[in-house]
Amino acid sequence: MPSPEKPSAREKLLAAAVKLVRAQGYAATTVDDLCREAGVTKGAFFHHFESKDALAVAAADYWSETTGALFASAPYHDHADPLERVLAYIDFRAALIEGAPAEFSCLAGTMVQEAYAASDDIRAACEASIFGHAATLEADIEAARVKYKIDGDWTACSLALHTQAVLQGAFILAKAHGGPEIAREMAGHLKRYVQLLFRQSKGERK
Amino acid sequence: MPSPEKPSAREKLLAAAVKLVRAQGYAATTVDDLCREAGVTKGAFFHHFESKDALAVAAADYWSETTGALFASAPYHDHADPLERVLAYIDFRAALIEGAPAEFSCLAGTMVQEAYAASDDIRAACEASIFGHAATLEADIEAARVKYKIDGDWTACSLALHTQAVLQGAFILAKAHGGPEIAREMAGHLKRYVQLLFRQSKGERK
DNA sequence: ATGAACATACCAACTAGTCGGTATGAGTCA
DNA sequence: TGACTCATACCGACTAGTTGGTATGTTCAT
Repeated sequence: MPSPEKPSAREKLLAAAVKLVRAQGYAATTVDDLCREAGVTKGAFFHHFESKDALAVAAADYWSETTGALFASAPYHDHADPLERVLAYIDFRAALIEGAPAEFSCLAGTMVQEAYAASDDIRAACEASIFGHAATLEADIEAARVKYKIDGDWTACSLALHTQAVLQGAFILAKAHGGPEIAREMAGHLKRYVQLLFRQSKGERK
Repeated sequence: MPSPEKPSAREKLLAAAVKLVRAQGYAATTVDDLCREAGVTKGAFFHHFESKDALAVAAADYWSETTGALFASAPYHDHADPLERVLAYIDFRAALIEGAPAEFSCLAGTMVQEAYAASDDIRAACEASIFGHAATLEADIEAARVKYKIDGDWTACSLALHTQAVLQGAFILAKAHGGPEIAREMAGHLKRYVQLLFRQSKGERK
């Protein structure tokens, strides 16, 4: 049920959850915080969500949908060559890294670190978000691997996951350091790695 | 003032903090949890630490010291060649990734994500831990860069930080997925990246 | 009128932090 | 030696405020 005009309390709460959890973390964000940010009352909160944890699961799914739409319509798909698409994806990710960490970091990565031990539902929703996004890269990586006859001891799946690991780690360094510059540098290393992987014209072993 | 014989309440609390925060996160770990785990009372807690946040800062410093000692005495330093030392460091890190995420993940990386916005003291302590550890790699990376006359558009500092980003991101994926295998794969990509960086204009390494 | 979408008042449990008190040992001096 | 002081380390009942969650409405479109 997509929102036609004015956002429902449910959608406002999901948007508030994304904003506040990215900025403060999950445990530090209270139900009252979320209601205040969304401009709804506690009654509305518990009308739409069984518990705070249930909102977290819904927020992770909402995050998957909104970021999925963002990346699906992003221009990096336009390149004819699959390797170019992968490299353009990394450039696109690097370009998104701007401003405060709360504005460019990943909700799923932030939330799973706090909640993986306490709630398997939240863990699974975050896993689906991260791994699902990685899966959207896999076809291009595999196509490039075949096209350029690269034969390393790595798989498209594992490289796709590696891109996400580098970005998640970059977000942590950015939070620790207080700015986005370091995270962009890490994206630069990631791009260089992919370029180097595809520079070998013949199959090479470890 | 290092304790010679039996651990003081202060040290027991620091060890408890490392254990519980790695397993549950910072906000989800209560002062009572910490006291129970350490086997001390609340009076002892607030005798040694001004606040929960002050313990977090002390725990980050404690983490820097203990991990610093672990890595300082690790065998990867024994290699004569600087590049070998860097590659052996990555192998060493990969070998540490075993069991549950709480056993191999990084306290500083976990804590900074929750606390960077709320407490600049905690943020700075975690930054010092992560960036300080990265700095211990810089000399070897730079020595290898000079020895093998590598002239890419990257610095030893930035590559050292990249290793930490990959590992931090690997921990997140491991938490999301529920096991260490993925994290070890990410370490494999990191090693391959370093090998590829140093393969240009120089004979191959194993 | 009926059910979905809210609002308001409320609560029991929990939270970080406090505070008066005790235990112990080191130093001092007659 | 032993009485006296002092400081540090520790104890645990207590509190003021916060937390997620509930009970009981009201509003409004169908």
